[in-house]
Amino acid sequence: MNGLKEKRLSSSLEDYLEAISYLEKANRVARVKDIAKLLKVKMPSVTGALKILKEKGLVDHEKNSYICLTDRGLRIANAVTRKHSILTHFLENILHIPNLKAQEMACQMEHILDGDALSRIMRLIDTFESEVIGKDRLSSEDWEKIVAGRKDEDGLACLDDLDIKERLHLF
Amino acid sequence: MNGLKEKRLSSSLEDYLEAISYLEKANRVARVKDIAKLLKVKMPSVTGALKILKEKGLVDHEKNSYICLTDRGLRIANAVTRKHSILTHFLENILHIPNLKAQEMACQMEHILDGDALSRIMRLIDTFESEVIGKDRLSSEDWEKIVAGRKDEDGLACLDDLDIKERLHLF
DNA sequence: CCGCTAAATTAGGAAAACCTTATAAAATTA
DNA sequence: TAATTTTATAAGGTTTTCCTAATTTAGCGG
Repeated sequence: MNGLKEKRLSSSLEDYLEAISYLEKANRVARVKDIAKLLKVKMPSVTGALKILKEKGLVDHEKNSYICLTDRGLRIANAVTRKHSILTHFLENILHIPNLKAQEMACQMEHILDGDALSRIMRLIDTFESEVIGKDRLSSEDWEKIVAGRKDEDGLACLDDLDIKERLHLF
Repeated sequence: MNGLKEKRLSSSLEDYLEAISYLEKANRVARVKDIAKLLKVKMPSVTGALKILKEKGLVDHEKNSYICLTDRGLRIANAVTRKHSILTHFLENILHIPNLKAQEMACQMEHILDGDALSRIMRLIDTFESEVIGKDRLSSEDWEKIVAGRKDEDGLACLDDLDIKERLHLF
């Protein structure tokens, strides 16, 4: 009845846990104001979220005092952070998407992909890095050009989007 | 003032466009009831969404009549469908995530990643497929085992999650 | 042509996740 | 210690997206 054994946490609640965990590590303590600034939300929104997280047994929070993650809260926060890191690495260092956009996308994707999917992405990163780039096959620079979709000297697209339909059996 | 030049469509409105486009192709026409069944919502939700999409100039819809995408609506629907297809291919055929889960994840990710990111993923797929699997480097079967994280004969994890922290400079 | 069924709509409302405004409590400083 | 500033909470409102229940419309069989 109390939200203790709710299955899935909403994206925004996961974000709050992640932010608290980050602030605890960075600042020693997490305060409402800092969480609000980090998540670009107003303080009353933080207060509301903390109430729910407390009901679910994920944070300890006495009124007007510092905010602590419980063990369960920390475990969830770490899982989300792990996802975030792997996704950021994938988007920035493999797909070469610029940092800001990569961060935004990672922030959202981390709530969608489960632990297994992230492990798989990590193994893809590993394999791709060891088998494709930085070896004799393809230099980092070549890969960066390819993934960015730069045209070759003739102005012809190397691998363009125009032929997705056939390649992926679309429509 | 009228929603005509709103920048970003919400996820759910994109889903409605995608569903209408799909039904037009599959059934010749899209009806409220079928959209509702496809998206697993009730009919009044569809009616409400159609009103908004009509205001935005993305569908044509006379009361109690068939639903048509406008040119702009179709263009958006096609873009979303393209994202969906590429993501599904990536999740299923590269990461080897089982179909159902892959579909679910693709449905959500398609609203997060922009066209550029998807093009980059497509180029990654191409490069990975041509440089890594199906060539002399790694057989499809080997890759499938690796990405699934199966342990080797000694019971040792090949590429485990335990060392993410160092590898991605976490925490 | 008339009533019946299926499809669509309207009306009203609930939950999530924010917001603004205003108040209360704590900490700092004069 | 009193006054001021900072921090947190409470109360009430907005938006999005869905719901249920009730009503209206359209097409069909007798």
